[in-house]
Amino acid sequence: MKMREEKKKRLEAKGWKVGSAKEFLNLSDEESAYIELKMRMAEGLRERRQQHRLSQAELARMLKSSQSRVAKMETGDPSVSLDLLIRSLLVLGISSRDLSRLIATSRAARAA
Amino acid sequence: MKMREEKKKRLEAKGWKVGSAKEFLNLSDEESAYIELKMRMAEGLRERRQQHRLSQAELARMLKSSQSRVAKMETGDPSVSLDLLIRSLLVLGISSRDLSRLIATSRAARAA
DNA sequence: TGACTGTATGTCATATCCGACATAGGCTGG
DNA sequence: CCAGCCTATGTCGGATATGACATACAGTCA
Repeated sequence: MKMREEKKKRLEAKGWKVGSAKEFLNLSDEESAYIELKMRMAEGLRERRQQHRLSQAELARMLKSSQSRVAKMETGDPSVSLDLLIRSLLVLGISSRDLSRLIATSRAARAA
Repeated sequence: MKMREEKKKRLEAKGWKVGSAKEFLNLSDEESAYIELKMRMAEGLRERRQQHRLSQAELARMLKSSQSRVAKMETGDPSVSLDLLIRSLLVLGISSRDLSRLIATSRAARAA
């Protein structure tokens, strides 16, 4: 079944340490960059939602989406696109400046 | 037909002057931010392709896509997602740094 | 304990996006 | 002129993402 594969990749992605992408996985440069980017957006979305003191269900209403999809967004589920993540961040009022910062910033730096 | 609407919105988007989005169109903040973002990526993609001296057809081969889709990407056609634009930029080897710059930078600044 | 709240995960029908193809128009060098 | 590129636009069948729903699980409060 397809789910297995996707889940595996996602979970592996979550466990990454900075810069370790290519070493552990058989991903191409673009693919690993894409996944890292997505994970950053996912984390950024959760942080922003929490700053706004919203539950996933509340944010879902704002997005005209559902709680389950918000959960998937924040966990970096393979079924969600960068497109949706970015649109969601925009609905939460992120500025171009903050969005670009989110993209540029390494996971390590943001965790600190 | 649907094409009319999409085309109209896209063409209007193309004609924007900096900061004039909301004034001319009946778009929400998120929607206009999304479209502007997409147009920046579209322009960025074309610039990068040209810097690499590639035709749309050549780039399409690299992306395992088609010339027509590349053309649509670069013209900001509504049928292309931010997702595809970003993946394409990644294939062209854009760094997180440059990607974030692309997102942060205003159209006016980039034109200069 | 059990009601309640918030989050995660799986599934599905449908909406949207994608690659591919056809075709048109522009431009350049014969 | 026209042959050979390059880019733009429309269409379509198939692929993928989406919202919605069901359900599970953890934590909290009384």
